[in-house]
Amino acid sequence: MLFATFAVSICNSCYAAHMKSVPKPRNKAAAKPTINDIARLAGVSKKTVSRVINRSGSLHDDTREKIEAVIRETGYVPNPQARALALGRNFLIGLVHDNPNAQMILNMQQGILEALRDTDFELVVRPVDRSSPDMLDDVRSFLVRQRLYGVVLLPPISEIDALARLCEEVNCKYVRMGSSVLDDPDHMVASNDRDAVIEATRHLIALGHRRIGLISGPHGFNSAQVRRDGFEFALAEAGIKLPRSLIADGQYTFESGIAAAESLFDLQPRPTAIFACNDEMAAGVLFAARSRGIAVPEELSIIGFDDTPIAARVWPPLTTVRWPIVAMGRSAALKIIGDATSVSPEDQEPSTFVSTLVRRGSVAPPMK
Amino acid sequence: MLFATFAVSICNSCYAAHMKSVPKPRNKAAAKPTINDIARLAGVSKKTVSRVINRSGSLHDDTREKIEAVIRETGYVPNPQARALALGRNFLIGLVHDNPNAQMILNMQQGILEALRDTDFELVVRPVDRSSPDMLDDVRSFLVRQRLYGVVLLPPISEIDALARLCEEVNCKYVRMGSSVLDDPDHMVASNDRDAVIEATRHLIALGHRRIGLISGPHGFNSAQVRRDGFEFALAEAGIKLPRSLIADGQYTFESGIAAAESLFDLQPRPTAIFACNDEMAAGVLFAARSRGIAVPEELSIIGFDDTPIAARVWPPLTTVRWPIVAMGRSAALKIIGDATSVSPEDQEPSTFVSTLVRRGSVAPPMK
DNA sequence: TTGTTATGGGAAACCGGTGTCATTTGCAAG
DNA sequence: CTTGCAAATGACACCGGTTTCCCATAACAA
Repeated sequence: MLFATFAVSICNSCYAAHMKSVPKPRNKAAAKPTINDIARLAGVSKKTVSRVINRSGSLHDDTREKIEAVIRETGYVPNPQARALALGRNFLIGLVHDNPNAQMILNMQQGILEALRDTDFELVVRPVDRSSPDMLDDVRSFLVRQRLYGVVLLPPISEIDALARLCEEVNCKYVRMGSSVLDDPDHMVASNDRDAVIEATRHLIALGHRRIGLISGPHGFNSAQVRRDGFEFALAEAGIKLPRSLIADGQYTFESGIAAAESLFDLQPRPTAIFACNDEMAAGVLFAARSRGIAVPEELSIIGFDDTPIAARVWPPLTTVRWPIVAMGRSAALKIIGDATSVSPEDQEPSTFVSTLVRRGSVAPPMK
Repeated sequence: MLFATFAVSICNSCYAAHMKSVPKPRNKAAAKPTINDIARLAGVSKKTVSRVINRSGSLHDDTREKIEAVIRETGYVPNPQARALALGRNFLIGLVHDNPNAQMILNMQQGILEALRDTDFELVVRPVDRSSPDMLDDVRSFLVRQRLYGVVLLPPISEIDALARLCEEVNCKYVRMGSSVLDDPDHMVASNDRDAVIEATRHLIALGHRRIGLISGPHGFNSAQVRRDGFEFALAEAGIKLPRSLIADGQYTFESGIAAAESLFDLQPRPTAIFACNDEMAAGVLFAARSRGIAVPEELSIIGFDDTPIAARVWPPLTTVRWPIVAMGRSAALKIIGDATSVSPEDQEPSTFVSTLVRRGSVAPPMK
């Protein structure tokens, strides 16, 4: 019975892992040089080698050069596990995400990995279940166990303040990605979604659209709120009143986009344009329009958000808002490892990125 | 000068990382119990505690229970870094991939993570550049440095034998994902692409199609070869001869799908159906057809491969072949950690998975 | 010349586990 | 009541780094 609960923290996998582990012979050829080898070869103590590696303390140039030479010749590389143990902190960056857009996760990974390239850091991915009551504990044990150097929190869970507090608590650096700017640039990388939505909405209005439907994101998502605000602002600004019926709830999924579109299509008169809060839903709108025989963009204009690959692959390609996710991921990673790298310390990574409207074929003036 | 070359192996990030590292106070509250604490509290030696944790050696029931009780009370969790150091092997699984389909990578991650859930293993992702001459060295240093427990190799790089040899050499478990079955079930997880392609092609033939175009994958990709073989086999089987002009080269990208489709559209007479070796290209075909005003499926049937999300989101939704990627990822991970977990040892993970034809709206009988 | 600092560098403990091997204990057979 | 053998446990070195502390030497000031 113990192990029922036990299994979570000290998993079964480890028992046998050890039992059938590698044979004694440390490795025939592989035998990598250790710091002791370097010390012996250079005729110094390992502490001195350590000083060279860490650029700490002060050493004589001759000594340093000699040690560096030996290191170069032997191809010595310090053992990350040993350093992690001694330092009490691993050189791992975690990517914690809930269930957002697949493409977004991947772009984010790409950005982070670009920043981590040629450093000693590695990226560890960790999906979690925001609906689970154990979510916080999951993340905590993840951070604490692995002694992560830092984590990047993706939306929507990045909006959970308790997570940020958790990171502080366990002394783990963190960066939250999001669409609203918290007043905490050290721990936040955001895009100006609101402005972008306003621009997109103005674009529709300028073309002559007046009955514009909105498919919102799920309640509780900051990004959903921000995008909706921008939309409503742009309409109010143009003096267009927005009946409640023109706002349909979406869940950021393709299917919810279809459902929301159906409900908007049933209105009399039908909206001439629909702004969907992400591309998945916009694709759903397009899909629903096709199946009803509604011509896009002639009878219906559609704008999405995110500029995921799908936006450019459907017909007509979707006008959408591009979110510079890769760059944001890179920036997030640099914020975390920034003080650990030699990159210009004063050259602060930007915290806010500009989303831009990408005009494609899904938007046209309304028929009259 | 030294550090110009040096930076790659011993990165700058570490120097400062240490210099500005955590203050001495090990952590105020966080102070996690160590194995020594447990040993002291339980009144035994740490070796005995280790035995409990690893289920190794033989212990008295009383002793075990007592130690387990202490562990439970204190919430003790062994330090993975220390274990990694002592064991000479980390509890990390690497995912090495080149530049395949984004959705595929993510599905694979999902499958692997499902298998890793509730184990001590973590997933580390590592994109590489197959075109770089340093690719092998990159991977080697990745494996060796992190002392990875195992790696999953995704196609297309999974087809590189040198990579497999490298893994053997550095004593790292590995599993290759692919579409052809190597005679090495311990290190291979594959799907029966050929059969699936044959089924798909027969489907088209059965509907009456005779002029069927093929958009192949890039040369050198095993999966591309296998799929093409299946296609040609099915045609030959039906006694349909395949002029070279009906085969267009693709690169597994949306854009290459468009280009290939254009070349097929220029043929006289035009093919009545096109089989694209992946969904990205199939989406490209659909896109190209739309822009030419060719009706799908009335004037042109399209079949894709992979069943990525895009297949279901375009209009008409694409008939395609579903590849059970998530299940394959899970299986791959279990192959790696299998002997380290307590899961039924004899219950071998399957090495071959069945791809199935998913019928959607992009296929219809040819017009006559 | 001597006293005083800097400065380079080493010895040893430590991080938190694991392996080896020796020792103690428990229990049955002689 | 030994002897014998296996099970149960502990002592200790070790994994490969880092840190603390301390010493030796050289440079500088008096």
